[in-house]
Amino acid sequence: MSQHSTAPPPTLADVAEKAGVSRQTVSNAVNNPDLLRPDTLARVQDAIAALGYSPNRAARNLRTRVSHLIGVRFTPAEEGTANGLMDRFLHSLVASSAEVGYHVLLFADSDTEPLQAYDELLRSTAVDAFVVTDTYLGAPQAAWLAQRRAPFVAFGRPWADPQATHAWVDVDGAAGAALATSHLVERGHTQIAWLGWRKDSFIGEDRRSGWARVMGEHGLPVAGLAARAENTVACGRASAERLLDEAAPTAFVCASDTLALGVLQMMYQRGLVAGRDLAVVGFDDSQVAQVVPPGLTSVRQPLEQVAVEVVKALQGLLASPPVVQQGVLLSPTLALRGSS
Amino acid sequence: MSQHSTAPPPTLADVAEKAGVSRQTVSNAVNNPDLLRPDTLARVQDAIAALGYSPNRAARNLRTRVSHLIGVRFTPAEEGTANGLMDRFLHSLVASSAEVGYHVLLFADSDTEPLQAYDELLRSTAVDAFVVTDTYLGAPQAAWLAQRRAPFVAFGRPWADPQATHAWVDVDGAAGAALATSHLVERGHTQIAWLGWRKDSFIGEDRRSGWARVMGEHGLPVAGLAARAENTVACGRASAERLLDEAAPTAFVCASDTLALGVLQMMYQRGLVAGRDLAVVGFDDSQVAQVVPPGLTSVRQPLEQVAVEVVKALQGLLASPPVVQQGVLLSPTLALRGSS
DNA sequence: TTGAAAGCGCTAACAC
DNA sequence: GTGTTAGCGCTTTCAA
Repeated sequence: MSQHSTAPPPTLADVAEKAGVSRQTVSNAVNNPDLLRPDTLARVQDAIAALGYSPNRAARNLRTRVSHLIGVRFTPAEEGTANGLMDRFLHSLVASSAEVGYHVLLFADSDTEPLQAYDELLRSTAVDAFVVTDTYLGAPQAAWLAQRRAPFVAFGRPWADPQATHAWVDVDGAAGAALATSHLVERGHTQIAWLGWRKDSFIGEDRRSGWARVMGEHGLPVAGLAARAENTVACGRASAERLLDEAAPTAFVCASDTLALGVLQMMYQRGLVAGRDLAVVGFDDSQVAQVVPPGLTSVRQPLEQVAVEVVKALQGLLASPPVVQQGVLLSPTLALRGSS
Repeated sequence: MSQHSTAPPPTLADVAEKAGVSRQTVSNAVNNPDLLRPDTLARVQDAIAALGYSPNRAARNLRTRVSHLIGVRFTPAEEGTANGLMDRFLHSLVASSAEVGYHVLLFADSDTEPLQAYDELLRSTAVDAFVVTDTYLGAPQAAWLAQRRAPFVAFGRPWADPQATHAWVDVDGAAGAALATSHLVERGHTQIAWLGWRKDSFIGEDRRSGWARVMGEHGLPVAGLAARAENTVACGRASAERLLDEAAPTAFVCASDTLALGVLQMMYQRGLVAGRDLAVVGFDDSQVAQVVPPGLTSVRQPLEQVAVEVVKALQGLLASPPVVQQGVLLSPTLALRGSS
């Protein structure tokens, strides 16, 4: 009960003494309970409970060469955008990995050399594996880690290198955009614009293809109805203005909630009302989509599932022998709100 | 260059052999470079660089009884609200703590016993300290950790127990609300409503006091101009409707961006325009505030500063002898946007 | 089924 | 300034 301020936590030896067994037996009680006779096991477990014993992580890590930590480079949501994926994903990841005895170690990358933080963590055996969340074009992490044969799972496909053999989990962006477009077609729209990202964004082009496919399937026009913009509200607004003036669409499908908010801002300026004068669908189901009046219909990524699959892949990677589970592609859903 | 898949990382002994010195000398080169002769130091550093040596964390932790990890219980932003503080704070914390050689370990609490995760981490010496972010009424973490004499710093004052002696960092909510109210007064408003939280929320009452004070200083009425609601958009909207109908304010100061969005939704329904028909100010400068048309003026917490102060306090706590830096109260700013 | 011995990689304490 | 010794708490042999 009354614990002194700096009393060191009990060790295996303390438990062993209290239970009247050897240290090894206590270790077995913790890691291989089946090996013990029931009565011995019970006695040891009582001692563990009485002392409040928990195995020292550092010692265990040193011995087993396993840290039970997975490293994640934490990139915060950009200010002024509607992007809040990381927050949701991280929570799911923390929860999923806790179930298999893992904790998440967060790190920032050094400004100078972006890969240095990964390297450092790896060489000091501080983490067992990484979860990589930036797989956009030009992000070097995945290739670099693969080359080092460091265990990692990517959230996002290896767009730039389809030959890559590492494990990844991703959400089908084309299917998401198709979902959004189909929804608008069902609502009776025929002039449906696409507001997407720059052409060199693989993710953006993937999502765009979903829009184009559904439009084609319904024999609807796409010429002049697509625009590309930087992923900022201001750029989204500018592009939306141009699209509206030049092609007079009645609905917008956007590659992100941020761009969709550009559309809403444009509409606000022109006195148009979302859901009445124009339909708008975003992508990512951010908090913004959920609360902005009158609610922004948005494609929702199943991040909880993503996290579960990531952890599953991680377990394979860390098993012996390692099992590289290749890509897993999950399907998004559509969160319907007032804007459509 | 070419590294075998499972080649174990180099150890102190490898470096020592390569540099032709003892292991202890390598250790000193890393931890107390001043003790070495310059030429020896250079030779050892060359060997370290050549081998790509990084001290094994587990071994170091075991020996020094320090993990260089700080534990944070990760609570994601609630869906359907505008709350995104955690994300921003966490990033700042990761960055600040990296500068002093610390990483952040994230954990979820077990559904059954909320304190169990803390206890486990503590007893296994997995973390050196905690950063606690829930200090609202009834949150038991701080008191529990204090009783265990576990090192921790709270983001948030010990509202329920002003006698508490632990280190904390907080943002002056009353000052924030005062800032918002003053701004509206300057804009010529005299009927300024307060939309806040339930009376048993210390934080809510603190913020409310800032509004009441400024109103009083200007001889403006407060009777009938204050409402309390749950922190949801729907409750905010309902309360805003009632306030508007009964007291006809021309401006709203809200205890959160979530409530402010309730006001915006109410206005949307009634065809009112923020910044023209009514002024609205939120609290927390969330992404939502930044992108919702026409921009929501909001009180911004200096989370980067908070993180810096938290880390400073943490360093004091972990120094020998420990130094408990008591409370630090920081001032928020006002992010001006179209809604006011 | 249980116990004894060895050692993971590192650093604190002391000797040289 | 540099080297030697010991041991942090644990788990993996191997023997009893």
